[in-house]
Amino acid sequence: MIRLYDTQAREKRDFEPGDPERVTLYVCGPTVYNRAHIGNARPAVVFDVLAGLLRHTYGADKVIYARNVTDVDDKIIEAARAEGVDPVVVTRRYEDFYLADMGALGVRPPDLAPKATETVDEMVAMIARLIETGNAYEADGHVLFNVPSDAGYGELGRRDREAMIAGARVEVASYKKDPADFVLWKPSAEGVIGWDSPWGRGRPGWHIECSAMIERHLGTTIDIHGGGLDLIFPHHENELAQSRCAHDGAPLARYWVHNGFLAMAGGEKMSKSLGNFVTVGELLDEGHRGETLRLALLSAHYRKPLEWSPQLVAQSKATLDRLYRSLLPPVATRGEGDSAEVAAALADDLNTPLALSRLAELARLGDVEATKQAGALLGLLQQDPVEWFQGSASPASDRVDPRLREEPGGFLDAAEIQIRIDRRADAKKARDFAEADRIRADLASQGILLEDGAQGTTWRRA
RNA sequence: GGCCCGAUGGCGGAGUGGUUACGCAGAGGACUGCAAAUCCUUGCACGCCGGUUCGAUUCCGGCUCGGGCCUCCA
Repeated sequence: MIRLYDTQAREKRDFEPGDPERVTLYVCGPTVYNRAHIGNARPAVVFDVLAGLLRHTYGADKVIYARNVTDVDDKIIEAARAEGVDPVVVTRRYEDFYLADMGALGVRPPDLAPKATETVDEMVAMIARLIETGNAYEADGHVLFNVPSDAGYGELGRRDREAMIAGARVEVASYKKDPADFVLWKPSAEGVIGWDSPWGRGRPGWHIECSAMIERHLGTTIDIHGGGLDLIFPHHENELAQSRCAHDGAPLARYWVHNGFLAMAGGEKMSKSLGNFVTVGELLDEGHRGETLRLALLSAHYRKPLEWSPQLVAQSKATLDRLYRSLLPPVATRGEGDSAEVAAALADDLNTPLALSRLAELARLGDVEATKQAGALLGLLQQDPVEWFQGSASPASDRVDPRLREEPGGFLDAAEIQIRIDRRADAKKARDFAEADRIRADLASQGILLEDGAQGTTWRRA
């Protein structure tokens, strides 16, 4: 039995899908106008683990995981104008980057990756329905959702209307009937991306996109809706209201799951607007493996804040070294473990720190099979251990400028390393330890660490 | 101002009404030409003040500090 903390209920609940033969998960994906920072990667990794757990529990072919791509948005329009290119140039580029970055973190592509621009017909239809049912109105070229017509509005974010109005920090547009009303459709000026609609040429508001994509691809009521904490209000609150009103009161999701934030050193939230972020691409280019970053992201419980730091990355690398070493022959088997313990930890509201603790225990026991199985549940330990220790940097290394590798102190190839090891072995045999140590130190300075074992000397990259 | 969340050892981070996390780093030992790796051993903890209780890090209240949302944001 999987248990999940449901934001709406404010407590952990037993997870019961509407149909165990068709378990549906929807997560708000990226708005593709720039590179993803490591904070953006947290939900991608967290929900990748959740999707994996669902597949493990209900069967790989019983789960449908959709993560949308928001490819029409004012930020995109701005970015495209700044570059003097069509928006699609911007969105395609950053969607590719996003998939590559997430792929490097071991995030499997979702089953569905719907695009907003391919779902405009459904959005228009949904908006028309909302107007018909009296939940939305046209004003000044815009279509607005009429918040007072939805009695349940505010339930997800736990805030009442008075508070919302009192706390409003933005001037209310004059054409709104109610200050809380939000845009479903807005007009597009000449030369700005837009679609024809009953309300003139325009483009959808942000919130309606997800509602329409969910309706089209997953249905009226999905099992789990996920995203970052900051989306609870207003994005998810608004999605919920629109869909509920468009679907005769049917709830949008049975469970709402939200991940906590990544903070930069100092504790402040990592965000694009504050400018205090580090991108996944930058971290990979620094030589960190995607798997290291993934482990770092999973080291804290998904709902807790996580402070990103070089120490966290270093710790994660050291932990992975240790785990991978347990898979490297010769394996000293001390006992048998059971990867089900790890699955059980994940089933308890995705308790990845506990799962990691149990994974470490399996590695300590030297149960290679159980360790690998448990690692698979977390999306870790799936590469060849020799490759982990001797492989060349990250899976994204093909994006690193190849000239860097020609630099002194860059990458020695395995054959060259072996020549040095043989030379050192000769020196050792001649009891010329000074020479042997010199060779070892020289390799170390190039990031190659030697280990003398019973079967001879092995090497690994630092 | 309103609403919400968090506070655990040097660091990361679970969990629990009374014994244990676990990982990283550190210390000692074994092993090694010396290292590294590995193995063994090991120290260090539950923000503050009250309350409930035989007993609280764990439950309740207050406080302090930190963070988030209320505006685009994972």
